[in-house]
Amino acid sequence: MSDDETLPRLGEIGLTNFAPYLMNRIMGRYNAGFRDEMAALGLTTPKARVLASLAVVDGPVIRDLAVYTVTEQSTLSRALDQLATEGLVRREADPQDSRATRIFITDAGRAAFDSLWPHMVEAERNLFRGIPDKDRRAFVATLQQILANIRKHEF
Amino acid sequence: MSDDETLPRLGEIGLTNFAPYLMNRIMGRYNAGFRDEMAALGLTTPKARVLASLAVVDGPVIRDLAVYTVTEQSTLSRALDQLATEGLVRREADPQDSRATRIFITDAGRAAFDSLWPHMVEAERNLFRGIPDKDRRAFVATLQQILANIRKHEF
DNA sequence: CAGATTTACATGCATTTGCAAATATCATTG
DNA sequence: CAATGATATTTGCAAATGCATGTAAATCTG
Repeated sequence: MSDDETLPRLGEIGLTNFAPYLMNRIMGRYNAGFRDEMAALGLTTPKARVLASLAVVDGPVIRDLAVYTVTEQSTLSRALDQLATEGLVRREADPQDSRATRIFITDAGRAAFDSLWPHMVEAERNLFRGIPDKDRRAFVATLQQILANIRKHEF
Repeated sequence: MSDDETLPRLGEIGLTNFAPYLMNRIMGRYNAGFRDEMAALGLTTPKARVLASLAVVDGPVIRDLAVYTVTEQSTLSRALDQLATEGLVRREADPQDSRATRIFITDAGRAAFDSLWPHMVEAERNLFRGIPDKDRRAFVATLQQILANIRKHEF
């Protein structure tokens, strides 16, 4: 932010060459579609994200789950209330640290995720329709680098 | 979704290879940082997005602006109320269609955007820190293809 | 060209969100 | 080892969000 005179102007770049804009636009639509499909399954976005995350790492501490699910702690806390009430996840006190709570997916929760996952795969395929596999892999590799650049947590 | 037996399982892919997850995670953090900086300038995310969009296309109809800014119509309507009150944008009735309202940025609005833009550029540079220019360009090209795949509007 | 549809935008209202504070537990330090 | 500070989670509350609806103007249709 020192040499302002070399800053490109937005008008020159154009919104459609500004990566964050494109990504917001893409994810805005992706998430909107996702949300509608989830609603049909009785899930909200945060709840669906919890199930998806638990399908990969079961039993995380809530704070970590908040990172995985890209959800505010307070929002997550309430989503977990609902999921627990519905019997899709289970809260369990951490034996090492009694401040912490670990979240486990239940069989019902896993079943719910199984009905949700095909929608996610389908939506992802739609994103990359017509894009060569090679390009897709390069794209994901760059995404991983970007995430590494900005992540503040250790995973 | 016909040949379900070929569906990869999320556990196998891993969340960190699932592009939508990575993009949500990246934009979640990007937007959070952006939001904090904007708050310091007295702007919310939707308001900042309006100013950024108007810096590129001035005088759009509100419905189009909603697409550009990736914002719900009702949310946008209220953001415009605030921006207009603050004198950063101006609503103007469309002469052709008196249902429509066109939005124009004011000098004060342009000044506000000018103080905001360096933050956006800086944040974008942070994303791509250490990533070769060639890769960055390929990445943006793929983003554009993805957007083309999912966009329902004509721009 | 009257009546029925569609489109543009604003707004009422219920829900969701997120910040900040509260609570409880752990860690550190003098 | 008491005291201070950090960490994990929940919750109160005000603000933001989004759906559904309202109003007004344009478009379509028979």
